[in-house]
Amino acid sequence: MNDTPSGTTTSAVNDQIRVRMAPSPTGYLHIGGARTALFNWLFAKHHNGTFILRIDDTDMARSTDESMHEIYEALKWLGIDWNEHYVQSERRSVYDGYVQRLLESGNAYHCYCTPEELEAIRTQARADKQPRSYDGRCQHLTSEAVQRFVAEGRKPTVRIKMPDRPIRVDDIVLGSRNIDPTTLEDEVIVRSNGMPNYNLTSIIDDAEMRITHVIRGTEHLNNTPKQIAIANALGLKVPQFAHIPLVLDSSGRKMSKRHHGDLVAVNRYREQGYLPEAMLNFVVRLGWSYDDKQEIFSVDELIEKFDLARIGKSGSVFDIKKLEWLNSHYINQRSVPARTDAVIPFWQKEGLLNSTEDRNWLEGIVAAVGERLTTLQDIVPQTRYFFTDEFEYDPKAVKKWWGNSEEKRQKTTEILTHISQILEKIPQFDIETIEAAIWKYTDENNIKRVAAMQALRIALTGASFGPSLFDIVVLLGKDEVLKRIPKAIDHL
RNA sequence: GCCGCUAUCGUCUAGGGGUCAGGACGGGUGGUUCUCAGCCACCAAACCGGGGUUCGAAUCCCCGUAGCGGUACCA
Repeated sequence: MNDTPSGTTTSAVNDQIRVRMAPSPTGYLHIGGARTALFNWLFAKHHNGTFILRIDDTDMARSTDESMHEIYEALKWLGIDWNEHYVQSERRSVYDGYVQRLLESGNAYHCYCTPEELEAIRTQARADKQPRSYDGRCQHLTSEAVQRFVAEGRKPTVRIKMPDRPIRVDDIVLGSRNIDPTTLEDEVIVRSNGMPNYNLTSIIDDAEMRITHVIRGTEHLNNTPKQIAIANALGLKVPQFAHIPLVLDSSGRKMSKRHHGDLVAVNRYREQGYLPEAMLNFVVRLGWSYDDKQEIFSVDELIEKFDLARIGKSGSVFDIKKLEWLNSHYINQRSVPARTDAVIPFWQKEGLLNSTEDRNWLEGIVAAVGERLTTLQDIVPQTRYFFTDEFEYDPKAVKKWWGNSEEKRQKTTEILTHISQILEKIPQFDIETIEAAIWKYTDENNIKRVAAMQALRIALTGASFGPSLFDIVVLLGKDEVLKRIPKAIDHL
């Protein structure tokens, strides 16, 4: 930790920092991917470097164009932009050249084993408690054997020959260590269909693209010595590595598409009304911290303060409660007009808006709702009654505030009737006038303010909670209010 | 099985040989109020275990234990 390589601090070669985010387009962008992208992007921005988006789509069977575009879209939504862009499947010829060199130098060889044979080897190795399964047997194939395999129609894979000497892995986050090469097996670097594999293309591209720092999840830790071995065999420059701890679920397991479905999809959070700045702020604090004082960081502050040296070593649990807190913080930080803009699509999606609504009225609703939104989507249940009088009267609220006895219901009817009359005759339908009139009524008649207000609230909104009732009354308008009160009384 | 990584409140974390082990989220209590939310105040809540080193260890070392990751012709 103390001899952390340079690059985490400001130095003269800053403008040469080059990092990349290398997703495989096999699904949506997930939380962990977003964080990897963010860390790389922040690191680049902090050092005035270059952030590269590289699509690692060598697994043609699983990669899709659709996924690729979803990833672009999600990154853009987060505000993460890239300076350069590459797609590995378009770079086949580059890799082919390197494979040739590896084959010619004897650092790689063809393997004719079938999947079934490999499976058997694996099972046996495990039973024998061996550290690795494949034993390099195809290195020593006789030419007759090769001819026989070829005649059988077997298509070989290419395997990298692992070195004999320990491989040193330096990691900015985790520190340095030496890996015993006898625990490493001769990895397949080219599939039998001719398509190169991740461990090969990744390290080649890192070198070709002059990547200085590879910032990625610790699930790649075990790949690192393999990639270094390949780079060494090719004489390629090896970037510095920074393996960041995993994002875990509440039971401590790695968050993955496989096990968590769209719970890990960035897009899901977008659809549910989370703000990109909240997502960014949330995700950056999963593994990174600045000090013991600050939780809220603007993007500019993040760029200024981000430092690989302050990334922790242990995994972090994804806590939706904290995301919610950040989200409401950022929602509340937006002005009412901005919040209104953000919330309109959610009203539209619910079919609550028919485009005849007055902008000022909508902003009035948003202002009345105030700081009650955790997500933008919350606007729907919280404001539905403004757009329609077809809502349920919450049974629990009714029982508590309208009364559970004939006598109490009678009293409620009376109060609502009085209020209706007061509102009908009110000289000015504004908050101050209405408030004064209603307080006058309750206080003079010895009626509890809360009782009158809650009775009215349920009559107008169906619920026992919500924004200030006077705001609601004014926003609803006199006609609507005078319509809803009798309707509520009928229901009593 | 094998290889590797990690270990401070429930969660995110600060700290790092001598601190009342700090903050934040969440939780709880009280106050404000027409409700809810908010806001304010307060409360509970942690150094995985065992050995060393040391006057002193949560902090350094060793050993355990546990958890996690990887173990593919995925990335």
